Amino acid sequence: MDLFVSKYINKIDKKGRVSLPSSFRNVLPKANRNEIILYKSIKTPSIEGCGVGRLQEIAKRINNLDFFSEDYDDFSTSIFSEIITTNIDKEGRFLIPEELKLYASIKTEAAFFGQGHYFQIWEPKKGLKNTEDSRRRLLKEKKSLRMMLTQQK
Amino acid sequence: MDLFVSKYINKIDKKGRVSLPSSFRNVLPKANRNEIILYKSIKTPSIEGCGVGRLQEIAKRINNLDFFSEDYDDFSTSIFSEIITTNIDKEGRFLIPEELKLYASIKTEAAFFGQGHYFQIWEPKKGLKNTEDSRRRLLKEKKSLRMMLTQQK
DNA sequence: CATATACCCATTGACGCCCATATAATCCCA
DNA sequence: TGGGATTATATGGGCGTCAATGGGTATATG
Repeated sequence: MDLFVSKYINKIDKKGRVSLPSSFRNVLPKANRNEIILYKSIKTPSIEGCGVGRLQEIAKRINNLDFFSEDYDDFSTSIFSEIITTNIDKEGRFLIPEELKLYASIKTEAAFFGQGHYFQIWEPKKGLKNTEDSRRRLLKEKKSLRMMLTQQK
Repeated sequence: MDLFVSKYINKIDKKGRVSLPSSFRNVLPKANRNEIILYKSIKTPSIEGCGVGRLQEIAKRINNLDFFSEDYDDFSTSIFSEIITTNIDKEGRFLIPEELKLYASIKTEAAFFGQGHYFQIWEPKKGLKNTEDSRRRLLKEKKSLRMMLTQQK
């Protein structure tokens, strides 16, 4: 499996270390299995993460923008300076930078949610609530979608 | 990782020395790991820096501008004539020239912002505000930033 | 000779590496 | 197929190493 799936709740120890779920570690390419990137989620109070390979793609994409344009600087600043690389130790653990923990209100436990090509890290309660909310939104939309489809003009 | 990412705030000591963040040092080619170039950012009150190898890339970018445009001369002059090379000592520290410190209002602390193939040095408060402003500008076109981060291939 | 810069050494705290344990998952063979 | 044995995962803690920082001294450069 080469996708981040399922959810896990792991403890953060005194040193601030937390285990990246084993199944997530296996998604990382064997070459760079000991490093991940983390950044603030744009839409939610959570942290998003993935392997460093994605960083190369992002760099390439930004590099293709007009070097002297304002967008170039904005993207470059918002993405590169906000991304944090962190190392995974021999036991599969890593450190969540203080700034990111604050952003996500994470203290003693971290909830990992697979999102396919990336994953999210939440404060457990917030994460579970977010899952419920998402599901509720989906059901609501589905319902209205069905109405739209069956409704007679 | 061969890109400048993340941000760091380091102190400038009495002698004017400041540590180049360790992760930035590792981006520099092993051959010229003890030398960087610095120049005034064109669009912001900050200093930009990178390894000496990047000079070639900058030259190429400028060459791609219309040779007869005003921009060509302006960029060419403002960048090349202002470039300063600086040595990094055994402990990974270097001196920021007085003129550049003035330009960026840097006094006792320097904030390093990764920008991919180069980095910026800011007076901490100004730098953080700049990051916020950049993000705010981009969020108006919310989709683009999100796409940049999560898009596949 | 005076100032600036490079080199050397020291300190502190953070982080990586190593070892250890408990629980859970898997295996393997009778 | 049952049940002990092996392996893997999550977690805890000791300790050495490295990064950031401070300061003394030699050296250079005008």
